[in-house]
Parts: sequence; C-alpha cells; structure tokens
Amino acid sequence: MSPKPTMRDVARKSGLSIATVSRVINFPDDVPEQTAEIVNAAMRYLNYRPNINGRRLKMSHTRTVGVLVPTLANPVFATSVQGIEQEAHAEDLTVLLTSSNYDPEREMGAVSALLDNRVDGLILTLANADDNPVVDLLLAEKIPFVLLFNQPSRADIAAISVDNAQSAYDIASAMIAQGHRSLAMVAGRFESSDRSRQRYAGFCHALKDADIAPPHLVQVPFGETDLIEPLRCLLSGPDAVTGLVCSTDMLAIAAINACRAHGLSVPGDVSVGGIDGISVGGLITPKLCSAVQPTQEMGRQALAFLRGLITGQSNPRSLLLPHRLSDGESIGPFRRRSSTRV
Amino acid sequence: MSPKPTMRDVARKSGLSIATVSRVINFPDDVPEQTAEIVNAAMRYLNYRPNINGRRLKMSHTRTVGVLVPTLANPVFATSVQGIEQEAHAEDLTVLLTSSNYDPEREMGAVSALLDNRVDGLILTLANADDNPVVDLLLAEKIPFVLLFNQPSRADIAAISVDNAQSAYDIASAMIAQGHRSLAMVAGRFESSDRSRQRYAGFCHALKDADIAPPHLVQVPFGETDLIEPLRCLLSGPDAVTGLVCSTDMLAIAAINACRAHGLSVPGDVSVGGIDGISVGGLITPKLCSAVQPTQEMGRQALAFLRGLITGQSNPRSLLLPHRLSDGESIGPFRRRSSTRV
DNA sequence: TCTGCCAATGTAAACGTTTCAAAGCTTCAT
DNA sequence: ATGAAGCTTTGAAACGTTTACATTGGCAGA
Repeated sequence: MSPKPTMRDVARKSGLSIATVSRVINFPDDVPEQTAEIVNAAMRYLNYRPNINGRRLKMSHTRTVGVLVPTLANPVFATSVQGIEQEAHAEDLTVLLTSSNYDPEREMGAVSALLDNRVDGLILTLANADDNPVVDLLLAEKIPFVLLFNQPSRADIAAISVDNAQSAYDIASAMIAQGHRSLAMVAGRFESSDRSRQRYAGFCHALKDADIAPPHLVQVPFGETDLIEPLRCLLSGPDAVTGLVCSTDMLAIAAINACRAHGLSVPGDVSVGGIDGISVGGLITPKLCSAVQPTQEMGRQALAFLRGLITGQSNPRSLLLPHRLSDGESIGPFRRRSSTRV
Repeated sequence: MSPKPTMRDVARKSGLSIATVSRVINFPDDVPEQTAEIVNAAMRYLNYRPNINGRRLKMSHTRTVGVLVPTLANPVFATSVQGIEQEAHAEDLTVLLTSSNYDPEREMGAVSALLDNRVDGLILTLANADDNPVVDLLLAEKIPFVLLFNQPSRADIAAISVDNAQSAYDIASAMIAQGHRSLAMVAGRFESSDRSRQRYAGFCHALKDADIAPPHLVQVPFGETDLIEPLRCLLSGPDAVTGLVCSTDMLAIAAINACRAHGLSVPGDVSVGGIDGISVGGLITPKLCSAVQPTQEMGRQALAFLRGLITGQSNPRSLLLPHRLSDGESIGPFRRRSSTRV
C-alpha cells in the first residue's frame, strides 16, 4: 500500500488484465461500459494515478513542450509564456520552462536539457536567430520548434514575431512627424538580442528616409533599469536629443524615469517611445506610446503552431503579425528647450 | 540511425556492456579513465543523448519540480518564478510550470497533472491556503511542497511569505501618519486570494488602532486594470476618500491611473500605496510607495527549501520574511480637496 | 602451481506503461 | 452440429534505464 499503486495493482483488484485497464484509461469507448466501471472503481479504491513516465518511455511522444525565454522579469516574455501556458493547458500538454538570462552561452545548455527530457517540440526566444548552433542542432535532429519574437532571415524556420524593423521605423517616424530632428535609440545589447539590432536598423532607416543626420545609439545591458548615467550625455549639452526611441517598453519606462531625474519632462522636453506593448505601459503617466504586439496571443499562436509542426500538419514558416502604434502621450511635438540643466 | 541511439547502441559501438556505459554516465569516477574515454567517444560518435524518461521510470525520484502560480501576467509571480527557475537551474532540476488563473477550481486539476508527472515536489501559490483540498491531497500523499506568498494558519506547512497583514498595516499607517482619515482598500477578490483578505485585515487593524471610522473596501477581479468605474464612488462626493491602500502593486498602478482619469492628482489629492514591490513601481511617476517583498529571492528560497524537504534534511515550517516600505512619492500629506470634480 | 583477492566488466531483472497478435466466448446462419 | 463472425479480453514483448549480483582475469603470496 505504501508504494504507489500501478496498473498491475488495478488489474489484480478488478480481476481483469493489465491490458484492459490500459484500454479503459486510454480508449474508454473501446470497452464495455460495465467493464470500465469495474476498472474505474478499482482505480478510485486504490487511489491509482497513472505514471506518466512509464507511458512516456513506451510512447514515441511525450506530450511535453519546452520553452526557453531570456527572462521572466520582462513582462513581454512573461506574458507570452502565459499565453503558451494557457494554450498548453487547453491541449493538455506539459510545459517545461527554462530561461537563458539573455546569455547566448546558456541557450545551448538549456535546450540540451530540454531535449534530454524528450520534449515533443520547443518554443524559443533566442538572442540571435541567425547562425545559431541551437537552431542548427534542432534542424539536424529534426525536432519541431517555433521561434518567438525572433525574426530569422531564413524563411524555412518557424517563427512568430512582428516586423521589428518596421515597429521601430513607425515609432521613429511618429516622432519625426512631431518635428523631432535629434533622435537617439536606447537599445538592449545587440549580442543579447537580434530584435534589438533589427529595431535599430528600422530606426536608422526612418532617420535616413527623413534626411536626418547620423543617429545616436546607446546600448545598455539587459535587466538594467537605471538609465540616469547612460543617458546623461544624450540629454544634456547644446545638441541634446529630443526624442528617444527605446528598443523595449521596459527600457522606455526606465528612460522616462531617467529623463525625469535629469529634470526633463516627457513629452514636454523629450519624447519617448517604446516597442512591445506591455500592459503597464498603458497605465503610467504619461501613457507610453509604443509599437504594440499582441504578446499573449503570440504565445498562444506559437503553441498552436508548434502543435501543427509536431503532428506534421503544417510546415515551418515565418509569421509576421501586425503591430499597432498605441495612442500614448509620451510622444509630443518638438519644442526648443529653453535651458538644458543637468 | 534514424531512431535515436540508446545506451545499447553506445555499448555495442564501444564493445562494452550497457552497465559500463551507465557507470560512465553516472559514476565516471568508478571507471578507469581509459574505459571512460572509449565510451565517451562512442557517445559522441553516435550523438547519444540519455533518455531521461527511462531513468525516471527506474528511479524513485525524477529531479523535477512542479510550479503553480495564479498568473504570469502579474510581475510578482513572474519574478518569483524567475527566482525558482534560476535556483532550479543551479540544482540541475527541471521545472514544470502551470498557472491557475486565480481560479481555485483549476488548482486541483493543475496539481493533479503535476503529480501525474511524478514531480519530486511542488511550489504553489494558492488562492486559499487554509482548508484547501490541494493541500490535503499533498499532505495525504506525502509529497513535499512549499507554499509561496501564502501564509497558512497551520504552522506545520512549509510556506514562504511576508507578513501580509503587517504589510498592509504599515502602508495604511504611513498614510494615517500623513494625516489621512478617510481611507479605502482596493483589493483583489478574497475568494481568489487569501493574501488579499489578510491584507485587508491588516488594513482594518491599522484603522482601528487609529480610531478611524469603518473602512471602505472595493474588491475587483484579478487581472482587471481599469479601475475608473470601480473607484468613481470612492473618489467623488463630499466624503470622498483621500487614501487608497491597494492589495497589490498592479492594483496600485491601476488606481493611480484611475485617479488621474478622475482629474485627481497623486499624491496631491489622493495618496496611493501598494503591496508587493514590483520593479516598475520604482520607475513610474510618482514613484510607487509599496510594502516591498524580495520576490525573486523568495522564489529562490522556496526552491532551496523544497530541496531540503525532498532530501529529508528539513521539516515543513513557515518562513516569514521581512518586508520594507519603499520611499515612494505616491503617498503625501493630507490636503483638504478644494472641489471634487468627477 | 594453486589460492584468494580485487578491480573491471558483464548479466539480467526490474521500473510502469502500451500494443500487437491471438485466444475466448457468444451468437447465428447454415 | 458446425463454423464464421463478432465482440472482449489477455499474454507477452517492448520502451531505455539502473543496479544487485555474478563473472572474469590478473596478480601477489604461499
């Protein structure tokens, strides 16, 4: 009684064979109602709980998916995982979660651990989707996987994201439309995030299209929330910047905070825009103007898509979802700054 | 070649027995270096990857822990999971993640699914830690588990949290100290969160100690971020409230937003305080005054503690961690409001 | 040369499932 | 009676490990 009851125990208790018990569990309709009831009674009596590991060993699939995100500390990823989890729950799949802390080195280890668990497939947000050994490994081993937020250059890789460059282009353009001419991008380190690089490219493109001089760029380590020092130079001096495009909403919120600390008002003195569309952005003052992506929905779709790949019903391809600019208040018209105190 | 190589293949390739291969993998020191090298070479050659499910079936433990949180959409929980994940990574444990969406009904199903996976232990944030069938089940089945954020009344249950009542008491007292006499609590639904109820109790206690009249209470569903309507009554009229104690930081941020929408300034007209200490709270304007708990660290500790329970090195007990009041700006001195527009 | 010991390796039985082939048992038309 | 044709049910062989126990071979000591 102390050791957990097994199917064998249930079989013995109900006077039937182990095979019948198995069928009651997996194909209740293939078994006469009466038999099923006997078995179920025995299971209840014994407090039987199927050992999924026995099943997993025997079966070729595990009904398990692995998820790798850079961090859960950024609501973008947390929300996407929330979406993944919801859909997984609906599909009765188990989610194995790991995070890389934005460290490309850790990605391989994390994925390797997931593969040891024989996951049926993976949903990954990688530092860099191109020339990534993890992607090569997965391709070689033919393990279904979906990239989330990554926008790989190869078209035959499953990926769900928004158009990163365009998002940044749009936000930058919104500022330019308000008369801003001196802009900078605040971005997460490129080596930690290809999104960051792609967004910077879009930002540059917007500036070029508007014939604006060489863009500024500040790269900050991920997780950093204190931008007071990193932004000091940009925000002071004669040629101070009046618009900050941030590669993520978290950075944008931190940037607004830094502007305030420098005695500058947003959007009075400086306009700030973000990308991602995390929900707090809509609650703060000024309401954050952002290129919004449907984060949670993207998580859900990623899982649904992965399901398709696993069952062989669909083929890997890149999905670009539409983003939209939120009607925030953090971007305002250009105004010459009276005096730049810092 | 197409099917995944097994230990048997490695054994054949290296001309040794399956037992030796197993030893090389699990107890490299018990095997002559030379032999180990042969086996390792074979493994590399075949691209061998141990099947953890085979091991799990054989072994009594699975090196897997289950995690249940209400949602990842609230940074408190996301951050705690981040902490859990970090520590799990260090301990080489696999994390199975599920969420209940604040629905007590879903908790049992989620935990049941985790148990089917034969997790070695669980970390749970429950709607209600007392009289919870999930807790009873776990106790009966003698599965190690740690409650996180819950503060159960039984002392023999492992739990890591801050003193919820005291947190609310402290925030409320801070407002009272600033001269506020007309206070309300904005709380998540009690049936979804015992923290919410405990915090309300602390709030009431503070008011009673200060001889202040019956407290107001607004309960809102979890996940709700639009408090404009729910707060209309409280914020208008002759006996409008001047201080809002919110049961979570997310609610506090939403409350500040609602105040703004009603044309009230924070902390000029209304003071707002939160509980949790999520990191964005420190970035917004006004900086959120909150009873801060070390969320990520709590996650880490929860996993460490769980490890102790699993290995039998420690016994279940409740840990109350200290909270601290952040030096926010969202609480200011009481000021009679000139005209209450709404 | 034989004995005994030790280190290195091998054998084989689990672990709890799923599933295929085959066996029982009815029923029923011939 | 006989056998075909259903339905139910069963036996037994995997799945890939771990591990208690058995075997081997070499070598020191007698």
